[in-house]
Amino acid sequence: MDKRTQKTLDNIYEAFSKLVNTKDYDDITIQDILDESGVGRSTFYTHFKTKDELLLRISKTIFDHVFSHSLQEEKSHDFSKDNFYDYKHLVTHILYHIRDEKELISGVLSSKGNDIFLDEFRSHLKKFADSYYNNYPYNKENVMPLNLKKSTMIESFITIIKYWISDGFQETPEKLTDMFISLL
Amino acid sequence: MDKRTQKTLDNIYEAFSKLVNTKDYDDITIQDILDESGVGRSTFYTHFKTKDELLLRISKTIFDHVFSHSLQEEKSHDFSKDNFYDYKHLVTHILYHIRDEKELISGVLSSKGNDIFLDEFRSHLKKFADSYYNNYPYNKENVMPLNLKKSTMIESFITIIKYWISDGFQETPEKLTDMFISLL
DNA sequence: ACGATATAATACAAAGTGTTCAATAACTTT
DNA sequence: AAAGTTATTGAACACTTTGTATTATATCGT
Repeated sequence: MDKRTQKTLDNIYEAFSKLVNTKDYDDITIQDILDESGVGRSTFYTHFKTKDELLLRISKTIFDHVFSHSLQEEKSHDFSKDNFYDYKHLVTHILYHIRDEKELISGVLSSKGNDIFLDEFRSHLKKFADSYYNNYPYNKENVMPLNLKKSTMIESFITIIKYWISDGFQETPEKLTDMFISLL
Repeated sequence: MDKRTQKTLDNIYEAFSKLVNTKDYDDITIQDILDESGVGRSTFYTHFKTKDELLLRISKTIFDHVFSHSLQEEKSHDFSKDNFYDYKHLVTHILYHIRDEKELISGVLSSKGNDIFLDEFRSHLKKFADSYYNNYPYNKENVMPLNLKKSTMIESFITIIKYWISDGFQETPEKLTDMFISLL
């Protein structure tokens, strides 16, 4: 990639990260991003069609990192033979990655109008939910449909992350994992 | 209230309800609402400062209705003496009210940019969470903080409602209640 | 050093926002 | 039913933001 392009994108990402910690995503204008980043208007539009596209690209970048290790494990392991411990380990690993990106993630998750970010988060978490509930065969007599079980699992994880943020990341990833596991 | 004002507000609410079933809340402009409702621009601004204020007022109206019965029960009953059955009954009652308002609620909840609506929903649900966990004394050895327990309960309820919406309200309120109770 | 490419700066049309004001219509009260 | 009050309309306006286009300049890769 051209050094100039790389620099431009870095400036935009950094400006967005700063801005999202000072105001809601909804209230951030493209003009704000241009002013904060020092990037020209026409340059911004050569890279992104809309502000939403910017958030989507940032979200993908973040979660590709956060879930990178888990993707490797998914390929190298066969979950159907593994035990509960592997899931604990994976969750903890993800939490460490989330903490690495805490400035951006806490900014976006504390902000209104973050559906794009959350949907990207959910789509990554869905892989786990699928793996978990498909490998631990579902009791037919349970009142909850499988899809709802998975959704509840995903939303609970997100709820725990939001708690972590509101707590200022005081708890350890291991402790968070225990909380999450206790819900399953 | 002046009949003209009542008519204006009705027209605006109805227009909003239609619009939110055709596009995301974010994408609805005040101009759209004016066109759809036939209300003049200056009239709209005498009643609402912003589009967000409109959504907030609509949200409060809806949830005051949905939770109206539960508020009466809260006053007439002392939950600390009541048993589990009362909670089941209350949840079912709320679900019936939600189904009454399904057009607006499913429109908003399927839409992006609905944080205002969801926050109003959460604040009503929080009363239940408080009542439930305060009356069934919390086990000190549990790994989850009380606040997180309550948040998880609230988000799970919302997740179930969203499932209900995606399902086209096919399940009965009683069945939904059973699902919710099974999570507690 | 040279050609290719990314950026900056500026201008511009289009759409939406929020305010103001005078004329008109509808309501409430007596 | 008439008079006085209040709400709505419609138009005009300044302002902000968005998205596009164009030209000149600066930086990159080879």
